[in-house]
Amino acid sequence: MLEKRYDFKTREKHWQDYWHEHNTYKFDENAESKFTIDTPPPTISGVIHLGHVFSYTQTDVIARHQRMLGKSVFYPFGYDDNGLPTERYVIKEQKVRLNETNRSDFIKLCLETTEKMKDVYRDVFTRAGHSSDFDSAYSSISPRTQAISQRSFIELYNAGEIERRNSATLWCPECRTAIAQSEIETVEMDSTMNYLNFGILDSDEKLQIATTRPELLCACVCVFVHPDDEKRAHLVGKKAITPIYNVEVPILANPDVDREKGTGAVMCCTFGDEADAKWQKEFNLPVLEGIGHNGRMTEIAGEFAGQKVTEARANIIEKLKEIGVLYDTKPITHAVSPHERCSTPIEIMVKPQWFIKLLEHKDEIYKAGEEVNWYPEYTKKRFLNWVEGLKWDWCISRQRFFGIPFPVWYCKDCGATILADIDDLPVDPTVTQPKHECPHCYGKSFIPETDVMDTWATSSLTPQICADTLTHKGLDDAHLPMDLRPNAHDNIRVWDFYTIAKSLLHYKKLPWNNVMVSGWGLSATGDKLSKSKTSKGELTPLVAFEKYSADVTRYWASNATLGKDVFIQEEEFNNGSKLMQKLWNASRFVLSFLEGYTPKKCELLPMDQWIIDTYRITFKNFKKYLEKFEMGLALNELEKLFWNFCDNYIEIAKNRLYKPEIYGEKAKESAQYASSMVLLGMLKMFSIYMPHITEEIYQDYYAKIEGCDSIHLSKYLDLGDAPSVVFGGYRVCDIVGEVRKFKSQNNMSMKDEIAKIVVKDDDRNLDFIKSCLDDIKAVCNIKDVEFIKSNNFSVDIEK
RNA sequence: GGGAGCUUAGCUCAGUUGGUAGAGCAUCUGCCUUACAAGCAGAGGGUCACAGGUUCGAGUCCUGUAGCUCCCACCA
Repeated sequence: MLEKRYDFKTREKHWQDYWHEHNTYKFDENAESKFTIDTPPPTISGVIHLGHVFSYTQTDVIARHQRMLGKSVFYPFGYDDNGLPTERYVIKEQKVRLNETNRSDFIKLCLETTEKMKDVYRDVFTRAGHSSDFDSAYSSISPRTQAISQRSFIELYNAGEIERRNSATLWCPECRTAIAQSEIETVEMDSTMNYLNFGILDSDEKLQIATTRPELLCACVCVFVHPDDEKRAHLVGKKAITPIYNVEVPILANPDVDREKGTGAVMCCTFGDEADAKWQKEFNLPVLEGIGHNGRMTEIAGEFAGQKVTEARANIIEKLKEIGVLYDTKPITHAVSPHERCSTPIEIMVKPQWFIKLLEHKDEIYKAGEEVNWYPEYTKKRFLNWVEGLKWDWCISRQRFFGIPFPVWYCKDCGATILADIDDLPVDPTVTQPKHECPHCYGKSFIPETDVMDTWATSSLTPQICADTLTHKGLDDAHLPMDLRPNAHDNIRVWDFYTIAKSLLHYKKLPWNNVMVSGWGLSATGDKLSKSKTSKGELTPLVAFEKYSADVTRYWASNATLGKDVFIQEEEFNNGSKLMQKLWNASRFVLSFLEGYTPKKCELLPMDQWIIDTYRITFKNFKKYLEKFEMGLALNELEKLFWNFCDNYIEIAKNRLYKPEIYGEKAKESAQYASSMVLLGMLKMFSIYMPHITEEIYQDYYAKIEGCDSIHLSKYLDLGDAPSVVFGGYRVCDIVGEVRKFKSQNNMSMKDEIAKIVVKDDDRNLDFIKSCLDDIKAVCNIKDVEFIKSNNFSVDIEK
């Protein structure tokens, strides 16, 4: 017998422990039917907020759904504790100054910090009732992961897909490292367009140049004009003289120049932007480093040396004004590209970096993106759009400490690149030396590569890292393609993109067949939830679990439309609380009539057949939506059935359940069968959203009946096809509705008696209605019912 | 400038192949009815952003316009 009230505060914990002890969610590799999920390892360097719970719950619902379909679900878990996000977190939290610590101490501190964070994350997801395998969770910095990642590097290097180049790279002056295209954002910023006069060698003419980056004058290597620019044609081949620095630079013709922009003449600096980098290569221009790796002006900036870029810009504008070179300046807004981690505008720098060749594989990646099933479908275009706009190869080297090292040394004598042996992985080249002498010059001294790899170089291997927890084969294509990659929309162009790229480079296979894209949980004001701090009044996961329960939190999370952001509004949680309470009460009521009863098929009364028919339809729609990962729409379908079950069916059936002496034992049995089966079926469907309360109810009665340890090890209830009496049943509900309306409008109590109703309808419906006469009379407390044949349905009521 | 999404009741949002507009919250009315008064039964409330088009019929398909959001490009 279920208690009067369901105490989620103790029962949720109870069932979480129960599932853990019973290995309820254990994956069986030898199962006939499997479903594999490439779970996103959360970046654990920061606060875990409801946004995490939002999207991870959606994945858990899918995992549970697949289990209820009878599949064994591979639902691994991992922690992304590797790389720059962790470094930044540790520096901030532990107040570390990088120049006051050494590499190994710092790495140790990073490891210690992330170890604590793992427990926090695991606790929240466990308490959210997630069914992933936390016990064999991987870490993206663990030796095992390092070995897989390094092996990927070596294999792609040997395949000619990776090379080290000394070329222009996106550079973050704040983090002092190279970064990749996917790590930059675009932000509108206020700036000024500055119009300067350049001198012309051996001439009094002036050449007008517009620039937003006057601080780069010191790195100006040439001036371009358009080849068809008649006004300036005579200048091509001459020398321009830069203001302040008085350096002679060539004036060249370049068809890339847009004559409508600025003054129509461009100064090319190395490097102000990507166009400069392109032109430097095309015209084989010298490279002048005006900005250092630390984001400060270099010696060639003369009096501005040592200043930060923004300072130098302001100062040089003043100076240009002073000397009369700046003849105009206009405020503008333009897009700049800041680094997503620190919001510092990126620069372009030249330094040897490691690149994975992506540009030459653009077509393959595009095709793969087309082959993957994206849910919702429009997210495919977002992926393809990103691939189309790809402009840089993937720079995977980072000038940082806490990351996976490159398994690489350079021969001191001949400079040859020496790779570690695969059997020795993982290696840290700063700690160990190559086993053999240099194969080229037989040198015995080596310089280690001190850069570490981009975190995405590792995260893009999650299908392999996950599979390895089962196969222990390391980098391998076992389980490829997996069934599902779930992630939020911000990761389409990052994690999804890199994973597809790597999978193609290694195996020419898709990493997974389906991608499910969730939205974000946003604060009530519509802001992105911060990972660095919890803002005032923000509902945190633990508070939500305490106040509303995990099941209600899950209900909120899964009641969303795929791919769409939602605001975190506590009112939405109230709806979940009400549903949970209703589910409890309805179950308590139904189960109270099932003591000593074992469900067995029997001849069903029409309204009992009706509720089973509506169940069948709902179940079908429910599965159809979940096939497309639309768990929110599936939930809506289920809720409609549930409320119909409560408002109409139970009200009708209760009389027969209470009073077999009036309506007969058979009428009771029929109601027992239908109510027990439909409730069971609904509990199973609800179980993927609200695993705790459904387990509690299931264990009270159904576990014994089905001989099953947990509702989560059972399968959905299939009550067959061919619904027959759906319409008639709803017509009976209409009649009941009319009577309720009548009582309501006449200020009557629902139990008050009605003397007589007259039902008009066609023959077919009247036949069905007549067959439910006892139910109708009982639920409405009507003494007499009269039937009149008519083409139009109506109900007349007499007090 | 390119791509995508959104615009439906006061609020938050559903509306699968085109067929008389839906839910929750809020508002109003009634009801202690043997699961549930943080409940139940009802009611009111929408020219489905706008303008065209296809169709017997369009919230749903097509074209265009406007506003909001996201991604990308634009840094001369």
